[in-house]
Amino acid sequence: MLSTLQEQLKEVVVQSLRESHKSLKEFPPVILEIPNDKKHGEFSCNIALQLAKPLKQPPLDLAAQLVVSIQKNIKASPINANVQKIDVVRPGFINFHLSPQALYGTLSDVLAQGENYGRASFGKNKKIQVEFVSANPTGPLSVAHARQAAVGDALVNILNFTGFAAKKEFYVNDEGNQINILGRSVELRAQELLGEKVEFSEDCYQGDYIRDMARIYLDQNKIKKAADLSAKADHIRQFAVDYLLDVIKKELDDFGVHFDVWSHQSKIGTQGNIEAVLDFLGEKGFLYEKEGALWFKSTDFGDDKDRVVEKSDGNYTYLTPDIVYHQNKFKRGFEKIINIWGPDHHGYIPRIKAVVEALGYDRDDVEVLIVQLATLYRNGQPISMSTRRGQYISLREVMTEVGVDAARFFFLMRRISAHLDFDLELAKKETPENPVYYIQYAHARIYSVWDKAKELNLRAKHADFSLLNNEEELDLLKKIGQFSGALVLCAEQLDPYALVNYLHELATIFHRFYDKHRVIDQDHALAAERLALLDASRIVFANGLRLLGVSTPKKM
RNA sequence: GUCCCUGUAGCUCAGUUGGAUAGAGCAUUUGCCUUCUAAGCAAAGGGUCGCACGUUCGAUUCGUGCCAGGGACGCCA
Repeated sequence: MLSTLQEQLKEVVVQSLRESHKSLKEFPPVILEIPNDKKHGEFSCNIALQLAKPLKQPPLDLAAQLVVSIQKNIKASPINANVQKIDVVRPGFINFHLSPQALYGTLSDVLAQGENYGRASFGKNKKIQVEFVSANPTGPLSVAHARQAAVGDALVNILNFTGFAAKKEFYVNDEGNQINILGRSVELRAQELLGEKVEFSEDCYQGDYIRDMARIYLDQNKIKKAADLSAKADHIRQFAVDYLLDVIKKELDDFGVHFDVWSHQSKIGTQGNIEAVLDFLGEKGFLYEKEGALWFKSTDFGDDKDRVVEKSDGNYTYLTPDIVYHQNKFKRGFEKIINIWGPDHHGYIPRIKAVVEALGYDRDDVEVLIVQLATLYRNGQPISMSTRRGQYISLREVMTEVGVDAARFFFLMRRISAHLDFDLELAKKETPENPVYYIQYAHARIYSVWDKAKELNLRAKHADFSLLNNEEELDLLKKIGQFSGALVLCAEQLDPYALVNYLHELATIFHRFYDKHRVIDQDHALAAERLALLDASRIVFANGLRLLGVSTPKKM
């Protein structure tokens, strides 16, 4: 693998540095980066530029001295065959050019590892909980939830592939004000259906699905008269929550997002648990009473104002059960908590960090990722959304209109901190404007060649690839070798979008190779090696797209 | 007013955590299918990296201050 070779080369540089500059007790970190221009080789090191000032020597001279020592050390090491040449270039870069042998090694690795190719131990089995979507069960999922779902799902997939032990969790807010309003909305619609004149206030949920639920409720319970609805409020509310939760689960399921754990506020934020955690905070002196309410001194932990936990009317605020929930997360043994929220919750971050610290945990062990909104466009016109008025595009609509693959891909295309413009018409197009197809097409092309090869009884080799030596083949091999690095970058950034970019670049390099060279060649020895290259490409496309939750069609 | 996100080609965006001549796609112009999928490839044009200072060998990247767009700031959830 290229990343291990990168590590080994780095060790050699460090060792050479120690030998050639014994006087130097400390030196800046040695970094081997991948240059953006391939004429600068596979890896580039800037250490000479960094040392120029402390050593008061021109960087070019320093680099030249260092290279002598590096070359000597490489000759004596097992990686000698993998390094073709080492250059010293203008300001003072040391560039490493790998030999084709180094790249053939990755090809054998990919073929041997198959669907496990790209796995890394980077995460060291750290237990991570990723909570995302967590929409109130008060209506179908919106497009905002859809992006969070796509991001959370892909992120956890990547984290697990790079060596973390990550779990997907959905927190169901099945209690509180919004849920009461939901119950009331359904109840009013039910009365209406039974011929009553009702005042349906602005606060109530306006969507048609409320009326549908009311109808189903009446049917299920065989209620014919408005009078029979009296004293049914709790029953109706529970029905509505259960019903909508099923809708949400089905939507997510169809979207390919499957949660490991569904937590319910009604089970975790019980009266007993809330009292216990408030007692705990009270004993620590983090609570006080003012104006008939109970306040949490979150300003002690960096928040800009204190927060009410128990209102003067005796009810708890939204924060209070959330305190219990976050304690619960840590009690379950997670070493890191990741919450994926919408931008409307960003003001909530200092509060929850304060909570975590007050509970005695490390505030840095909770990380909040704010996924910016996706603005939907149709023919260039933005579509505005409001849950309350029931005017919004749902996840369901996006899914049925553009398909799961395009939807998931589009939601992941931009880094999560950036606003996303999502044009439904563009995502629907089966043209080169649409980047999903560009990548899937590469995958499908491979299968097409594969079928042809089978007819001719040609098979891929598994070792010894000395015939792969033109520019396009070596570029493709190089890119394949960078797969694991791209995944680790995603894990570090806690954002899957770098994988999307990687796959797009891989597709570009693949298409270029495909266009210029024929795989099924008169020369069967060459064909066997190129088939191996194709198989390795297929594996990387498949592994990458699988992590993103995008399908890998064999025919298009 | 405080805080968060964003500002790179006509449009949508990359830029691998400070590197070398700032890159793709779309749109425009022009080539490439009797041979494995043209949903593809190749080429051309297109730039004050919002503005100004600062940090240093080097800044699109880091810091400060402005400018512009979007969003958040409840005893709502």
